[in-house]
Amino acid sequence: MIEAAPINAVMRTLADPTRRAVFERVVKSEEITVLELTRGSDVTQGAISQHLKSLKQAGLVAERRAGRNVFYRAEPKGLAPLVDWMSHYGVFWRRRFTNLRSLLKEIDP
Amino acid sequence: MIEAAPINAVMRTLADPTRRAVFERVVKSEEITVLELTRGSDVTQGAISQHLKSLKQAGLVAERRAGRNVFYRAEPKGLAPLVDWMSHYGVFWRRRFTNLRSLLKEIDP
DNA sequence: CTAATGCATTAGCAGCTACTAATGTACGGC
DNA sequence: GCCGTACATTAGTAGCTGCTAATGCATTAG
Repeated sequence: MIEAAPINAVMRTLADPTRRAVFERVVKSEEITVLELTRGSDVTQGAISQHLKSLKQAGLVAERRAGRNVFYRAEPKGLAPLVDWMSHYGVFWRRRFTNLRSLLKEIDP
Repeated sequence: MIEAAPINAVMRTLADPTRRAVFERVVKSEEITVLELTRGSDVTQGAISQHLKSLKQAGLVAERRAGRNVFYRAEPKGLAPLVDWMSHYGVFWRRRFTNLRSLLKEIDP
């Protein structure tokens, strides 16, 4: 049985469209500040900070403080629970190979 | 840009733990009725039907009516939006290969 | 036929959630 | 020192959501 807690957090965090959009922008940028994220979004800076807090608690982003600025970056391991879940319940993927992770280990050992 | 509608539906549908548990049971069973799903769950049969409706609308399950019984099965293509999304925003995956789908086509052309 | 089963649907509601606006906090420029 | 900036946090709220209980609707059993 797969551990429920991380996949719960990741799924729940990425379910909200605007929060997922924040995550996508963090991913596409190597590092990005809250101000930059706020510009180009239709919600308040406070809302952005709240979403970043959720993303951080879910292990999807990490922060680096530099003076007044806080730079956010994507946490590579954050989506691992999602990959694990898909390797178990991915149906149509599971029929092609039993475990997606083992395949990736072959590619990148 | 990735199409937002399907990934929104899939993410939102799988975000709820009990609904995701229903989906997982459907996946593990080749076909399963609502009554079987209700047994082994801590919610009402009505709630199960509501979750199945959501899953169906998200393209994650399909139904087959047989008399009074309705058998549900997993829809293989249902998780495709999730795979597409991960191939775009999967960070750590994207660094290993630009597109997960193209890799899979090589494995299963 | 009537009764029972399997499932879908509805109304109503408690609980959550994403938002704004305001405030707090800490740092940098002057 | 002071003010402005960057971000976090809070209180309050409107809207959504997942649940139960009840009911509706077919279908089968008797």
